[in-house]
Amino acid sequence: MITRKLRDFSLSKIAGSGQCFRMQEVSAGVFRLVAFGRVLKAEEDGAGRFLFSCTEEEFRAVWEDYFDLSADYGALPDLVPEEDRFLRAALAYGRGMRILRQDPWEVTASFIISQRKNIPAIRAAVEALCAHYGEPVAEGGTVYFSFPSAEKIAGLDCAGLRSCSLGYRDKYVIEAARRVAAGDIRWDELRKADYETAGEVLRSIYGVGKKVADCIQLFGLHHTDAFPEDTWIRRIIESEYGGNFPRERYAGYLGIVQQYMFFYARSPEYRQTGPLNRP
DNA sequence: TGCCAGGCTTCAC
DNA sequence: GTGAAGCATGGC
Repeated sequence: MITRKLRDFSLSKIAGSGQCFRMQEVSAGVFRLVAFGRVLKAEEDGAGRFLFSCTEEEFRAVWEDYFDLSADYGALPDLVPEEDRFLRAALAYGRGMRILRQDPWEVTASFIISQRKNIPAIRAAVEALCAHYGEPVAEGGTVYFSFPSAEKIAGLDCAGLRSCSLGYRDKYVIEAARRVAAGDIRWDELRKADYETAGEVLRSIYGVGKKVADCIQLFGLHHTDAFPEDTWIRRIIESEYGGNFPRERYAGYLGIVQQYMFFYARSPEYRQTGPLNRP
């Protein structure tokens, strides 16, 4: 167990932001996540200090990067003009939310599964997939399961995934796994590639369109100019920006801004107040 | 019970 | 190139 004092870091907002599906609140203020074949428990002590169930060495090697701790999120609000009341409110509401640097294969499979599902259903499907085909990871007397490797999924057929509630997406996940396992999709190269090039490769995967490709770029490759447009974002752009969001203003941070928009749009607070930019 | 969900592929036109 | 239909399943 280690302790860290962190700024602009909120476990509950990260867990609830819809970018990852295996981080959950297991008891009041205590969060557990499984990533990279490891289990991490984390909690805040109420004074801006956080407890993590790992060694200093593991935290530096794995979780500092995962939580994107080297980035400064505090300056984001300075980019937003005063008249954009929606985005200012969104950044204030989501303060502490960060863009995770997740395993790109896990992001790919998870967001293929996400299409036309709500977040609780996505979580359930992803957990079922892990329980069936992940590797056991023992932690504190409990066994958890890693996210299954692409190689493992590549060897399955649709019948093998039937109990995971993937629906018609089962064939997409298998096909994506086969492309990855075959070395046809190379994450190290995509990470270095520019947004357009990486997007083209990702959209060549059966079952990956513009939106899922943008999610992979943002959450798996940390290409922060990717701007996933789902039903929520489209609705917000329509209601708050008259159908025209000023993307150019946020070059380099578009995806981060998008994630705050998404998080705030879904919040009970916003749903109560309604549109802020247009009367 | 009916509608909707972090969309995509396929097939007309 | 554009637009509509069809898609499996679960949450609310």
